[in-house]
Amino acid sequence: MTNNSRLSITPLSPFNFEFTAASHGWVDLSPNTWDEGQHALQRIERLSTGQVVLLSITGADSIHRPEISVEVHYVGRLLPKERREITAIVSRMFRADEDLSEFYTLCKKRGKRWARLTAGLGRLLRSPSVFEDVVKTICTTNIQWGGTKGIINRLVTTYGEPYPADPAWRAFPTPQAIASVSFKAFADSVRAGYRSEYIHTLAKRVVAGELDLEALANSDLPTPDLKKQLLGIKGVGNYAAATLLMLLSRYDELGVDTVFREFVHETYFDGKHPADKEAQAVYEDWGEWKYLAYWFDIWQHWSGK
DNA sequence: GTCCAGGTCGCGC
DNA sequence: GCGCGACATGGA
Repeated sequence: MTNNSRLSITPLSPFNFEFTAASHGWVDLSPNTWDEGQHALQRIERLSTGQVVLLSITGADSIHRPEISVEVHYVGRLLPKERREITAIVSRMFRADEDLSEFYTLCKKRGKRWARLTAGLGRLLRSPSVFEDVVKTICTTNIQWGGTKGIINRLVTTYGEPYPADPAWRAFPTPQAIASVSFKAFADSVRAGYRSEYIHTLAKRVVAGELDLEALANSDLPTPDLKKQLLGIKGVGNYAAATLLMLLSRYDELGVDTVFREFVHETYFDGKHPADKEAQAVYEDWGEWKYLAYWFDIWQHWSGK
């Protein structure tokens, strides 16, 4: 028997809920799911009190008053501080407070296809915690997307806390849950290849207090210093660091990987393969907004929009 | 069976 | 600072 409670969040305008939900692959990674019928992003969340809830998140994109609605399903009661925590979680996931007006100004200057982004596109979905974003990012390196989904599924199924009303559904595992099992047991169950060690070590460092990942979310360090900290995480190299910087709202670094190289080569260099430096120069004009410019450049290319 | 994936590490120079 | 092989796992 579950109880329901509804929360409402007013994001900065302009805002586009469905586009943000589907802005990159994170919506497909457990415990996130997309309900096509309800147009809702759903996920199980373990709150810091230990309460495990089901969130069903929907949005209305009125230009004048956009709104994110969160239907919370839970067993027992929901404390006021738990409601506040959920509000903070969903705000972070959808970047409700992120001001992209500078980026939009640049888009308008470019005109044509870029101007379309100013209708609230540009927010890229992220996880409630930096820990979850780091683990997921590590699991996107040197692997195909299907492999990433498999690893994250096994991680959630094996170590996530069950939702009491339906124990088959689980939250993303806490660092504690991962750190408390032996490396061998962890590696055998998650089957993440050599990444298992990176994830297990990361969880142990977080639990030991050696690494305060969540502090990075509010850090005012310059991007190069923040990047250095990210590179200090085993399994995070240049590409993963740039992806994580994006997830920390720093867009001045491009994530150079095979997809980036291939896209820039095909789109901007006729025939010849540019060096990475030359390829990155394509987005130099975008300054602090390079990552978003690249991301929506390739998005428009893929989607034909 | 073989190759390699939205790379990264650790080494040697 | 740069080049290079090794790296687990599973899908193509």
